Amino acid sequence: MSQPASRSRATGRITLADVAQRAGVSPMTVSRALRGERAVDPQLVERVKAAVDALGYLPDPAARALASRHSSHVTVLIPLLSNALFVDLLEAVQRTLRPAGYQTLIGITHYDPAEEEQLLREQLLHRPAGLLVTGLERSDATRALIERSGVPCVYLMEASDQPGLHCVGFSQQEAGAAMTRHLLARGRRRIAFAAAQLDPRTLQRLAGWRHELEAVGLYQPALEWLDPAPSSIALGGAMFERLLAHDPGIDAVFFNNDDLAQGALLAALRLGVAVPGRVAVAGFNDLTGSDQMLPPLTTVRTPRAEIGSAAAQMLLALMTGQPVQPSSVDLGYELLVRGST
Amino acid sequence: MSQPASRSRATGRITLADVAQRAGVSPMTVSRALRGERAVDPQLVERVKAAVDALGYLPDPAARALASRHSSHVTVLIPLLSNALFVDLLEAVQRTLRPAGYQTLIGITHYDPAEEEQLLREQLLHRPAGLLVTGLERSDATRALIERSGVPCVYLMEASDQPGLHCVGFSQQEAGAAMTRHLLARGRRRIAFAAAQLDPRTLQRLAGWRHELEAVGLYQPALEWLDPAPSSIALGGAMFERLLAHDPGIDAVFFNNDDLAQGALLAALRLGVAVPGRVAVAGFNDLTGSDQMLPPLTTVRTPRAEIGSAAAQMLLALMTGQPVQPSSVDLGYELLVRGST
DNA sequence: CTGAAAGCGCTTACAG
DNA sequence: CTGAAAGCGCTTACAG
Repeated sequence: MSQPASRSRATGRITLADVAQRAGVSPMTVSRALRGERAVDPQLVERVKAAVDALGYLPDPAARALASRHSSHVTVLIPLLSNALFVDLLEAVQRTLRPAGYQTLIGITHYDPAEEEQLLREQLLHRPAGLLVTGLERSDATRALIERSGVPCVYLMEASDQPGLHCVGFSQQEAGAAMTRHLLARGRRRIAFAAAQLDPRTLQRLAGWRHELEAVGLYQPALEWLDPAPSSIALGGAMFERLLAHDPGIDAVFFNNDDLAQGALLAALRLGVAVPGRVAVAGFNDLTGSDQMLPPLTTVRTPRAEIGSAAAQMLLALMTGQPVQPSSVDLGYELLVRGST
Repeated sequence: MSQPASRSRATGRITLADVAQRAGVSPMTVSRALRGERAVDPQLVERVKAAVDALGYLPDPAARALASRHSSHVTVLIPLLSNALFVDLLEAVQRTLRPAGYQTLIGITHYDPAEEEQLLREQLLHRPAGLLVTGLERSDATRALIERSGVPCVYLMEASDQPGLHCVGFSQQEAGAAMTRHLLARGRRRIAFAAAQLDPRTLQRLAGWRHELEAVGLYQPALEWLDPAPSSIALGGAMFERLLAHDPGIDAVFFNNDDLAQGALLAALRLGVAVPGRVAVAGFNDLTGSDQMLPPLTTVRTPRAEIGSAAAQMLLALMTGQPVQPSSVDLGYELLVRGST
């Protein structure tokens, strides 16, 4: 009645050996036929495939990882999921990596270097086949961890000419400068920069804005409105109200992210502040809904989906040992001038 | 000069055996001391820990998975990341699971049963320690896959009294009915239901709405505005405009998701339609920004973060073989009456 | 409470 | 082009 107690750990799983037996070849031949490695007699490949289908064989990733020293996981480290920017990026990454047989593991750093380091340590244990990380700024320990691991890595969102570094992004500073030039061209003279989160890329955009204002002698420290709190629609509204109350002469506000700008536009409606009549409002990222606002929001379209695909493709090449032409790819940005400026 | 060619695959990695040697115990004792399994002499545990620290030993998840027959991965299957609902859910899940030593693997189904099945097949190969899946509706094949896998599974977002099923959520139909009752109580007589995506939970809310309207004799098929396209702010605006043009008698619209309702509110401003004067607008989920709209949006707060934590905790219990008290947990919802109704 | 043996299911590194 | 041997780094299942 009861099963005979077996000393071995029979798992019932169909293994390479089962396939080999059925196909009448050695396990090694099955292994090679399945991975398309080396030349295997086409006839044997056929027999192996038939056996695989007949038995419903599925390779065991853990055994594979243990024997080959790397998994089929790609770890993606992003700051947040609550900014749609990163959701778009991720979708594109997964769409590229999954068909190639790689699983995407998402680590959320919350913009915290210590958390990034901790996540990376954990992930490296799993021997990822590749790494995708956001931005170029991180702790020395994290940097060293990545280098010593030897795991191929592509950096997202920024461009860099640092040799040996693979990255896909665009110049955040340039984009910040471009929007500022647009506001200046529209005749704005007192242009505030309002930002939350204050992550590295925000500060790069800030630098771009400052550079342009300084160039025309319009920069003033009091025009910087920086709040380390997380970015949100509500915060944007509050900042807008505060900033106009404090400095009624402001005739344009460049918000560092569209959610802030959307909140400002809603607050303007509530407060009866004419946009762009009295004050122009600009955003960044072209998030969903920005084109629906009243007035529609002028912003910068950032190519996050394109960054995701391009970075994933670059990583794919790196992981398979193919040459990667330009190690840094600048995908640019697009100024979207709508009604709010 | 050159390294002697080794026949073995020396990887340089520090292993259990290294720790054992240093601590002067057997590898088994190290293994047990590290996992806290069985009783190990406290003194030995100390020595093992010291050796681990001295050597910087880190266990290999692949070897562990191969030997123990399950990984430390938990697979979470969700429809989308572009609805903030699921982002909140995920954050809560990760916050609970990571400290317990589990990695979260995210699979995006795009509301497609075939894609869910495919994702699950792939994931099951990796022998997840647990499964978290969205909703109760899926293909028979997927259902069978989950059952046969023997992997502990908790279902998210819906409540159910189906025995043996572990789920954490709330009654979507009840929530849909509650909002409808609110609109009726406000004196609305011609209440449209506008939805996109048309996933199972949307249809449950639709059923709740219909049930309430039928109960008071106000149901009409023409009040159902169903669009299978993805939900978005822009779509909400378009639906609102279309629906009022088609049926000017409508005095309330219950949108199935806040993004649609936000779009409607923006469209109302654009078109000069008084809300709630001429038409009341209600949403669902209380997404970010809804409280900032003009007027602020009446909606239903759904406890997705709470669902995420509770489900993760339930799964943790299931994975460690602890008893799980109620197998289904209903976390309810909250009607948030704001200015738009 | 501790350990020696065997095995998890693959791939590497040789040899032929 | 194919295969026998060894090993990846752990844990299971026994035995003591």
